[in-house]
Amino acid sequence: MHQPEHLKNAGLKSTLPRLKVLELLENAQDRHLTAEDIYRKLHEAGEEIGLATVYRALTQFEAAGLVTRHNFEGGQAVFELERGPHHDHIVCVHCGRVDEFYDKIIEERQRAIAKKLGFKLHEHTMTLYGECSGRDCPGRKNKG
Amino acid sequence: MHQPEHLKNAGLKSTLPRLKVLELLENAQDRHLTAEDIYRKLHEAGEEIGLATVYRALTQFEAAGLVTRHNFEGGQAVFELERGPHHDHIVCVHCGRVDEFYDKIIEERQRAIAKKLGFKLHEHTMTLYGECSGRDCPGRKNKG
DNA sequence: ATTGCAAATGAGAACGATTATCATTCGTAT
DNA sequence: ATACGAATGATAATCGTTCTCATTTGCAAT
Repeated sequence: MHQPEHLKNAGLKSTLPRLKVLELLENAQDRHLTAEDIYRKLHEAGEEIGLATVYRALTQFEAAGLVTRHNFEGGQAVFELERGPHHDHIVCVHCGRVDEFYDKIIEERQRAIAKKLGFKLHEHTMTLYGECSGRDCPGRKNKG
Repeated sequence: MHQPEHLKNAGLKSTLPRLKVLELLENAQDRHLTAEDIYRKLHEAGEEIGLATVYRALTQFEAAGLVTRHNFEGGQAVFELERGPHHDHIVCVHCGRVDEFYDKIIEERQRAIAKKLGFKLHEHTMTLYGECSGRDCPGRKNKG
């Protein structure tokens, strides 16, 4: 149980709702969750927590660098626990499955482009959209 | 004046509001406009048009491939007339200025990554965020 | 352990962007 | 010129998210 220190180190008071959200992010199979996903899962687990509190916690975690917010297509932001090095995403347009990748060459090119255009690069978003080949993806042509 | 054919070719009925929106997209200095930008500019020009109609027109233009919708940070989607080859964007976090770029190497890498991960690539979004060096950018350190 | 106070919480109102509803008007094929 | 279905505009509704404010909590100092 080392989560309270995570929050303390991030300059956040260690409260029960925040610990619950953090714990869920750490243990959920799906690494990419909306605020409502988190709210729903916690309620299913019998935890009392308000939706506004979930949003507040996520916003603070983001500011503290514990969590990253992604604005994929489709309205709702998804949140992901920051576990290690930067990566980008590829999303299936049929089933919503999210894979992650990192490409050193692209990162280098991005830095070079920003420099050439006179920008001091802060960050970037890159998301690829396509059809995945998952066996249970509804977009899969049933050809075996 | 060739806009009516543009609409016809896209399978859309040629109506006055749609022509106004299309004309504005073609002639505005800023290539990246929100729906409200368009609504406001048309009203300033004395045109009667409803905000809902602007949204409808833009959504149809997008479906027809005439326009691209970008979900940059900050809530409002921005729309851009499709004028030619694909490109990506770099946005100033201070003044909101948008520059465009295209990088063949990145595009190749994206295709290779999607293939390796078993995705049939449809499209992608890539947006860099940073500080621009514009003389009138409020983020500019006044060092000269 | 108890107290006190600022910070955090929860319920619901408020908000901004976008979409849906529906009576009226327009575009166009006849 | 006519008629019909599609498009429009005003406004209500919706959705995701943030704000408000009365109550509760974490925690530092006793």
